Amino acid sequence: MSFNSDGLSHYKKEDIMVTIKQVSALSGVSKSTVSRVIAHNGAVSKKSRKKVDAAILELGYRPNSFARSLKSNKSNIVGIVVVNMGSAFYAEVLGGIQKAFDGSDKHLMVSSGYGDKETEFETISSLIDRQCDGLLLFLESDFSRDEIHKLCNRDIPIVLMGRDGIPYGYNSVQVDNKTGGTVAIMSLIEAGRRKIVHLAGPQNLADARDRLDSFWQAIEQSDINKSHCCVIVGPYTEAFGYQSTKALLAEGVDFDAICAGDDEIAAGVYMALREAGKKIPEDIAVIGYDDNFHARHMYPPLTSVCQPIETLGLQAGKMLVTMMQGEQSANINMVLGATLVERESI
Amino acid sequence: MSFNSDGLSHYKKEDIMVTIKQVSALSGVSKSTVSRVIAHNGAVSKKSRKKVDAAILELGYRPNSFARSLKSNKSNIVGIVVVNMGSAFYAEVLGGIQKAFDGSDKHLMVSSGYGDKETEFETISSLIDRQCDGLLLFLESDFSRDEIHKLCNRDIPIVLMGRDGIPYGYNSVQVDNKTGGTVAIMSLIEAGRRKIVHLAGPQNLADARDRLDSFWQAIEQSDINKSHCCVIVGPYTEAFGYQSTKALLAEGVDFDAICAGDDEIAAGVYMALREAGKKIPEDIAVIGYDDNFHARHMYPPLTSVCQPIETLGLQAGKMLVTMMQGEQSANINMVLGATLVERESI
DNA sequence: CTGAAAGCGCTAACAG
DNA sequence: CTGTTAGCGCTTTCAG
Repeated sequence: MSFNSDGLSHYKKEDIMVTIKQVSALSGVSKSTVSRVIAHNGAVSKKSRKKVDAAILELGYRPNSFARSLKSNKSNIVGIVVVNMGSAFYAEVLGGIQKAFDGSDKHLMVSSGYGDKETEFETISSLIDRQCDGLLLFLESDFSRDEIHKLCNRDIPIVLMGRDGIPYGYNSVQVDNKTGGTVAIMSLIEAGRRKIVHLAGPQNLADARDRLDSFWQAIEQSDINKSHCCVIVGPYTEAFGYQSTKALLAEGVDFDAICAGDDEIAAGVYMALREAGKKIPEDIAVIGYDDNFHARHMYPPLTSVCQPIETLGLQAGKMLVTMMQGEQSANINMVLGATLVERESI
Repeated sequence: MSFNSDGLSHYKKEDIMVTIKQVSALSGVSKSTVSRVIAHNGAVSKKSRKKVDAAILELGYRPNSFARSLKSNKSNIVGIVVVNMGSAFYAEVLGGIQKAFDGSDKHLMVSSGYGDKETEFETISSLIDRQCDGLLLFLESDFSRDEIHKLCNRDIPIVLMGRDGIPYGYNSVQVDNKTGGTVAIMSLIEAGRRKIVHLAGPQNLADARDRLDSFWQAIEQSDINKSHCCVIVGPYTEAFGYQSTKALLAEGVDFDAICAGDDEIAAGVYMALREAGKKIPEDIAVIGYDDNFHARHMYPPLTSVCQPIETLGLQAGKMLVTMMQGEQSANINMVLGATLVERESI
């Protein structure tokens, strides 16, 4: 062991990695006995145990997880892929997931797939390479069962999470987008609005497509004149909400309600409406989607559709725990309902 | 290999784990040569390489990361501990961190310490057990240098992140809380407010303490009569903001500005003020902290102090990358300034 | 350029 | 109850 100039001990790997062998030597028993002690299995005499414990303490021994995993083929790692762990939405998902694993000895290895199929593919493979004991996937791309299966050449438990209604043939937890979308439009219709604009999210995203579907479906099942309604497609951003609303106003389009693809879009709508001197909901009713934190703090508070995001993560996590524990029973597809949170924008 | 009833192949571990040995057998070269091919080191004849590549492809071979790590003592895992990855704040931190590692072969192992010293300790240890190549820590507790050092019996690069001003003696990236707090109060004072209430965050948190310090300091350096100002301490929640403001109003306390500990508290303040018919900022000026997404969507838009959260994560990540690459040069303590985002609540 | 052999740290029969 | 032994899958000398 060498010491550097400031007197702090400066370790090199070889110096410090204390192994079972050293514990064995110091305690005067065999490696096997040490192993039995640390694994709490097999029978060990009190005397031996005591000696081993003392040696472990003295040396500060901690078992090497790689060696263990190499033998056992178990990593105690749960691999997680979300679209982007840096966003508030997926943070909530992760919050739910971690609740499911709190107190367990599993570690969470989290990656972002960025909604890019290649990246998602790459990420999943390397997670599998790491011998994850289970996988929790919130992907944007529509992976087919075969594709995932090909990736996954081991028999790893997988739970898919998602906002879309696609049954992957895997165990999954989803939030019900279709119904959520319907509920949103219906609340507008019930409030007597008849000229509704839908500011839809990007159509490469399944959830945005679903909501658009429900939009037209609800319109058709109502007494509304379809030609009085229209759809504009754009990104899930405040800017899109702002600009499209401004454009609508400038073009003199006649409408009495806006159904925003999400709360960010709705925030932009508010801005444009306020600038134009339009009153919410008197002149124009607005509804959002997601029930983000800011929805209730907008003025007037925004009516929105609440998705049980954290619950989604929690349930998916629990499902995976069950699968990892024992036999993978039935193929479960859990669907969580979205709920309307009525505030003052309608 | 057995097949189950639905015709899908049902793998067992033994069936599927393809090892270097099998590649060696199929390609007709030794394990060593295969190893050289996959590691791209050592000299291999074109012919051998070709055979090996073909075999790898055919078998779908992927090297076992544990066996590799066991040999190399390198995990390619970066361990991360934040207070709570389920919250929007830390999601942003993580977003920054992942940017720093995008495109590298490092994996991120993320855990939450929940601001609980024991949990944090536990989490860090198990991350170290996993032979992480580096550690990124955003802790709430005041770990001493010695404590972390004791934990870390290997010479692992560590970067500390934080909102407080404590120099840990480790490399770190922090946001400047003191100045941020001062900027907040100053803007109130400059706007002519003289009877200011500070709704401070929980005092077991260093950042809340720092901001409280700056509050009194700024007051003292101004011409304000200290006795016209007061402080209420509570959690970083909307409820706290709401209730304390209501209480203030009910008790008939005379004040013309509220400096909220964060934007959540400010949101509660808004509600109470609106209910009481008070106008913002005419009657009462309000300032928040964090510049959360909802700040600009409140009515009127909330003036707040913006912390470069994502940058914090990014810089910390970059710093760690540097440390992991080569010699750990100087001890760097990076401080990121907070900025005032002026809107209409003052 | 290639193969044989040793060993990373740990676990799990198998004899004692 | 305990020690010996044989690997887990990979890398890396060291001879050839």
